[in-house]
Amino acid sequence: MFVSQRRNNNIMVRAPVVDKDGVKRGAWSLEEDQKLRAYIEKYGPWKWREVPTLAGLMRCGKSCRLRWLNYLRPGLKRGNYTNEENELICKLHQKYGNRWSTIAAKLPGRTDNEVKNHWNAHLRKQVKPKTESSTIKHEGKPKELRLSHVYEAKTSKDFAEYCSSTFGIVESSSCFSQQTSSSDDNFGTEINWGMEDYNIDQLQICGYYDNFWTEPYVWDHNQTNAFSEDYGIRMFSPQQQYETTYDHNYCDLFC
DNA sequence: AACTTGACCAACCGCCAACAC
DNA sequence: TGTGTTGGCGGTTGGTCAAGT
Repeated sequence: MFVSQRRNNNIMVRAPVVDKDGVKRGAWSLEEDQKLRAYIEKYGPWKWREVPTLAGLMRCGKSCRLRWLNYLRPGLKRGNYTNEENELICKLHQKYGNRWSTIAAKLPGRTDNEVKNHWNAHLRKQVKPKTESSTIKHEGKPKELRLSHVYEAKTSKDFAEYCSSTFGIVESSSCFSQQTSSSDDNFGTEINWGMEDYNIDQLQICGYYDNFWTEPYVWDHNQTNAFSEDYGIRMFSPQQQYETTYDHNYCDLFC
């Protein structure tokens, strides 16, 4: 499914330079790596601000930290992602968006930077963005709504599949499928979804539902809003009719 | 052979939350 | 409570290589 190999082991980095403050930037030399590694192994990865001075490096602390975390730290894998890793990254990206540190935490030996680079270089182009389906039609409410999806599902499975094909939520969307079995009956009613751009950086999804479920969502103190942490999607009860916040990291699922 | 273009990835930049004082 | 510092994070940049022209 995925083709992902390091083309070579050549170093492609910025040329070392020393800025006006005497701080070195750019590619790390072998000697610098050895100094940093020796220091960390002896004293541990703490007080990054002091590390350059104590380790005898002309680097800023931030640069040392980055070098250690992304390159020198023991246990790191380099390149050659397995199909399992690729599929896991895609799956996690669907779930978490560009939260690379969260994704990398579930991939032993991989750093957030490496996962991010790998996604941008290899995987992003392999995951086709979903487009709006022909079932979209405009709705009267909420009035700000630009688009609204109207769909009648018989079961949660139907609904999950609909969401997968329409919104690109492939993982059968725990937002919907984790409901209690008894709540499946609710899917006989109409579910409306809308999408709206509030500004360039923020996409919002609007949803309302005339027989709103109670689990597994966390209700607010008025029991009018329900929150799904998995997707950063907040859904509102029919009394409030619409409005939901949306993690902007998921924009690329929808745009 | 020379040049251009795109892919790749290490490293940097800027923002922000947590923490210390 | 306000301010400064630090570490963490995600986005972006810049340099090199390989392939194409």
